[in-house]
Formats: sequence, C-alpha cells, structure tokens
Amino acid sequence: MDDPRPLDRIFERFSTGPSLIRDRKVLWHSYVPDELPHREEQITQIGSILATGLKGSRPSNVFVYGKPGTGKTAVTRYVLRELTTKFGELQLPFKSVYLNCRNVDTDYRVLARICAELGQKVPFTGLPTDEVHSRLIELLESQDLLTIIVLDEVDRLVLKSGDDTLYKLTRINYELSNSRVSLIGISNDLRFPEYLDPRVLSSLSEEKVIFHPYTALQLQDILRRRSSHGLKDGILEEPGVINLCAALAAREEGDARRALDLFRVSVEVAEREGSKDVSVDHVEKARLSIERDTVLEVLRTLPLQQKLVLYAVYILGRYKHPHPVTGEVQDVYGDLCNELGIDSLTQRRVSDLINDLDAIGLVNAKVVSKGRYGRTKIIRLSVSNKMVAEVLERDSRIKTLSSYIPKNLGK
DNA sequence: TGTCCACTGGAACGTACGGCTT
DNA sequence: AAGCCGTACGTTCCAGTGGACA
Repeated sequence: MDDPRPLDRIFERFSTGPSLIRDRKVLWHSYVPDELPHREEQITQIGSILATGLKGSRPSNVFVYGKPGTGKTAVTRYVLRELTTKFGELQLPFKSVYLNCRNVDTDYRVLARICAELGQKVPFTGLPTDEVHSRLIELLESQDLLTIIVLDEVDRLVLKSGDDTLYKLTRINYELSNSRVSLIGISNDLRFPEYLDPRVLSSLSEEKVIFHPYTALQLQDILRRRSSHGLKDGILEEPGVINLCAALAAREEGDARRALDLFRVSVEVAEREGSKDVSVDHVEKARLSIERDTVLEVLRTLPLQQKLVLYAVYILGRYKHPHPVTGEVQDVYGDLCNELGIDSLTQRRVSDLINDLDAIGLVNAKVVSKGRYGRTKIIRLSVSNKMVAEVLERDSRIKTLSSYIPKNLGK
C-alpha cells in the first residue's frame, strides 16, 4: 500500500523470477501435439477413410461423435494436418476448411465462411443465401480439388437453423463435376442423430467414428506427456498434481480439455505465487479460480435486461423466499425497470430470458404444476447470492437499485 | 371426474440495422 | 436511391398443460 510502485515488484518477479514453464503453448488444450495418445484407433479410422482422397476418389462423409473433451477436434485436426502434408508432398490439390458451428450458426454464415476460407470474401450480410450457395459452387468448380469441410459442434447449427444447409452440403457433389467435397460433422450431443432428418443423417454418416471418454489413467498419461514437453524438469509434486488433475477431470466424464486447463492454471497459480514448484494446493486454488472466473465473466457480460431479470430473482431470494416463480420475478423485474425508467419486456420474453439464464447455468428453472394454482416455473439461483450481488451491483445502473425492497412482503 | 389456474412455449410477425445489387 | 436480404431482438396471439381442488 505504501509502496509507490507496486506493479514494479510484480513485473520484476515475472521477468526475472524462476519460470516453471519451458513451452507455454504446449499446455493449452487447443495445441495439437505430434502424437495423440490413446486415440490411435480413431486416428487410424479417420485417416483411412480420408486417405481414399489420395487416390483421386471422394472420401466418405464422416460423422464423429462423443462427449466434450474426448479428443474429437484434436484428432480431426491432427489427421487433416497430416493429410495436408501428404497431399502437398504428392502435389495433389487439397484444401480443408474447419469451422465451429458454435460461432458460425446460421445457413448464411456457414456458406459465407466456407467461401472465405476458400479465398473468396463474402459480405457478412446483404446477399440472399441462395446467392452465396451459387458462389460457393462456382468457386469449387473453378478449382479442381478435394475439399474437406469440418463442421465442429454441428448439432448447434441444426438446433438453431435446421438441417437445410447440412442437407445442401451433403448434396453438393451432385452439382460439381470438377471438384469433390467431403464433410466431417462433429457432435458433442450423442442424441443428435435422433433429431436429424434421416436423409441428412444417412449421407452425413456414411462412416461413423465414436470417441469414448478418457479414463483417469489415460488422462494422467496425457498430462505427463504434456508436462514433459511444456514444463521444466522436477517442478511437479509427483504424482499428486497430475493424479489430482486427472481425477477431477475424470469425474467430469473424462474431459481432457478440463484436465489440461486445470493443469495449466495450476502451474500459472504456482508461478504467480513465485513458488519453485507446483503442488496439490495449487491445483485446488486453480480449480476454485477457474470456477469463479467462469461465473464472474458470464455475469459481467450479460445484457441489461437479463441482468435485471437475474437481479429480480436475487432480490426475491433475499427478501421473500429462495425459489420464486415466473409471475413473481416478472413483477419485481417490472418494478426494477420502473425505477430505472426503462421499458420492461413482456412476460413471454422474460420467460425466454429465464430459460437462457437456465441454459448458461446461472439459475435453475423447473416447470412445475401447482394444480389449481396453475403451471409455472420455479426458479432458483445456481450461483451464490453474494457473487450475483457483487458483480451485478458493479453495473452503475443496477447499483442505484440496491436499496429496492419488493412490495407485498411475506405473502 | 371435470374444471380451471398461471403460466409455457410455438409460430407469425414487426422493427431496426448494416449491407448488398441494380 | 430503391428494393431486397440476413440477423437480432422483441411483441402478439393462442393452443396446450399438469394437477389441486370442488
């Protein structure tokens, strides 16, 4: 506090203190290493399906599915990377396009993005979707090549925009005479095939590859390999750190992404503390910090209306009871809007906002029937009251509401 | 056993906006 | 400039619903 230049000491420690890390990028889950342990079978499967492209034919479309963090994306990218090298060596024309349908989630965007990846910029709005489709066909026809299009989290696209684009993409080869296109659809949702049109499903899943969750032992092995590349020798409390990261992630359905994140953050926590090694205490701190950061970030970036709905749930919990129903939330939310002098949304819209809050895990909303007293949703906060108040009240508009007390207390 | 509540949630539609083609 | 397009965000309308209660 009395130190006039507190940051100096921090910068000093980071620039000259002992670094625990040899190669930071290796610790990120998005890094695709030279070998993917425990996924040899899937690599071989996908590799041999796609390799038919080397002989000039069109590889079958592949449908890849498994739970999050089971290596689907990493394996697919790995195989494509190797395949690109092979095509390059043989001087055969080949391109791969990877897109994640979490961000690219409408028909238009998917087509526009594929065009962009193939070298033709398409405006992000303004054109009819059919026009973008025609441009894509033209673009593919103008270059005699094999294109592999990876649609990661394809279930998101179908959920939001239907399976029209997927249908058209699976049929695209009928419109092409020069070029060939193969699709790889990746889904986290194991029930995805159930809500897909059977025609689309059968052409998308000419081949299927399933990824099972990693076991704790496999996760340990993965972490050990990464740490030997990414960390300096002898800085881990063995075997505690790796075993704990693996065990925690295995509990979360064998999610390697979580294991790697937890491991990386543990090292970063140790580094921040200026520690010479990484201990299980650092893992525990990392776990809490990841959980907290995720929630804080989500809370902080909510739009105002959603913050107000959530704040209404918080206020009801604080002054009335911890599990209010839609009507009560709507009333308090309406009051809060009045206080702020802004228009309130309709109940229909608020009901959707509550569902959205439920989907991102900030509240738990359960539809219940109260018999003669109607059907409604019971809503409870899924995160601590303290955290909600703390973050939301940082918003200057909501801060002015902190003295608000709901009417008709104790109904 | 039928009624009726307090909603839910699907569908259609409206508005605003950025951006295209002609 | 006019007309059209995709997208985001919202409203309006309304059929449907689970189950307590008379």
